[in-house]
Amino acid sequence: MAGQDRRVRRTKRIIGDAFVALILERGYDRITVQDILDRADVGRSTFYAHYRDKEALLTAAFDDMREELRGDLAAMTPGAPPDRTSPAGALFDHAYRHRDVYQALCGRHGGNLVYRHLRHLIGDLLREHLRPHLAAAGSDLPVDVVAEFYTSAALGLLTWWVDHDFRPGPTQLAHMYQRLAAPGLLTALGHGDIAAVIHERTDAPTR
Amino acid sequence: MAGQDRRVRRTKRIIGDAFVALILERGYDRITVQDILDRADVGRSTFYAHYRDKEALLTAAFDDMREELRGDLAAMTPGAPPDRTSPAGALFDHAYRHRDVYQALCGRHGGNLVYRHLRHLIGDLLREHLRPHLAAAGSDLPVDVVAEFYTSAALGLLTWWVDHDFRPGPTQLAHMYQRLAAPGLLTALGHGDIAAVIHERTDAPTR
DNA sequence: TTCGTTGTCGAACATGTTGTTCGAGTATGG
DNA sequence: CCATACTCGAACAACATGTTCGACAACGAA
Repeated sequence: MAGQDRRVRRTKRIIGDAFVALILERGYDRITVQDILDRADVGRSTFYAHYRDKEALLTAAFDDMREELRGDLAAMTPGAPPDRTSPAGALFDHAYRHRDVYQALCGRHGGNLVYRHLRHLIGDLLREHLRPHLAAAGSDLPVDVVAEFYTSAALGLLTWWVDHDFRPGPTQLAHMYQRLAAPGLLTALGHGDIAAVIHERTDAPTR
Repeated sequence: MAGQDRRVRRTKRIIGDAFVALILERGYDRITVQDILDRADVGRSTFYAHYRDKEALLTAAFDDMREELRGDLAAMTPGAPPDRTSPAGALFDHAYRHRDVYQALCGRHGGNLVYRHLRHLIGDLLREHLRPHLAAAGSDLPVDVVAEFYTSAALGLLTWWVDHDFRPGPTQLAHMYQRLAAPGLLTALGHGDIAAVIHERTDAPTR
């Protein structure tokens, strides 16, 4: 199923590589299908035998990884401890594992399609993750707003990080996110013991 | 300077209106210059007499407002009280004042160019706004990270808000942003009196 | 190895978009 | 009223897109 004809694998790999390389050079918007064909040295009809258009290629390039990410995120939900804020940590790890593709797709040069995909993915998960806690706390903050806030913050940090060559490391980045996000979130949830959570994480290395 | 020939004003207005309307209908990416021409009922050469291409039109559509926003933001910096987190309030007010254009340019259907413009604008301002405070507090958090976090959060809330027809109102939204942002920010700045700031704002209406 | 299947190639094609040019006409503002 | 400056519309070359087709080569199963 995954590995069909060897030629197909080869072609898709070549096209995908050329695609990522071209995005890093010129940005997604400034690439034509023709450019990809030239770079990959692949026949025109061959491309359209595999992808409907440029956008489909973009989606395909991200699809496998997205599934993997979805898995990572789903696996961490059940426990749902309110002190561990974030699918953000999982997101950062995932990005770090696929640095090259993230750099092309989520960085300065990528289109906004991938960004929207991620936003949906993280946003939906975080919303459902937060809903019971907010309800229990009797908060008057709409869960949509809270989810949107932390999703955007995480994705913003992600793109900043991608554009800065993934330094500091994923663990440090997750720590920083945690430190900035936790106080507000715990406040919204009506917890009083903010200081504890903050100091629990403040001792971690940051650079 | 601003108001030249009456015909020019008329043409630009018609083109701009058609542009905004079409974005709301189909989204920025799915519009061609030809579509704009047809909708506006304007000659092809006339369009290119005023705009280099579609992207230039997008920029132009946002330019005046952006200057206004820049002014609003610059006007609020000097005081720089660390308890008032945000250029975010000014941003929300500005968006509310120009609802129609924001809906086309910053909403679901807009391109990501406007988003980047805003991100730069807010991000730069917030970074310089925060730098001295973070330095004074001796924080180990990079100012870039902190600025990115709150800029993205604000813009995320903005786009969510735009796509939800600007409800709740700008003041309520600013309150919510404040409540989510202030605790983490004050913690990062080493302030201990978080509870005070939170309760100062919690009594405000949210719906 | 053989052989049917399947992917690739390359050229050609219709279609649509882009940005430019030009001459003729018309509204504008001084 | 008149010179200026804008608009129009058509035509144009350049390029991108997505499809089609026949010829050929690589694949993998027997």
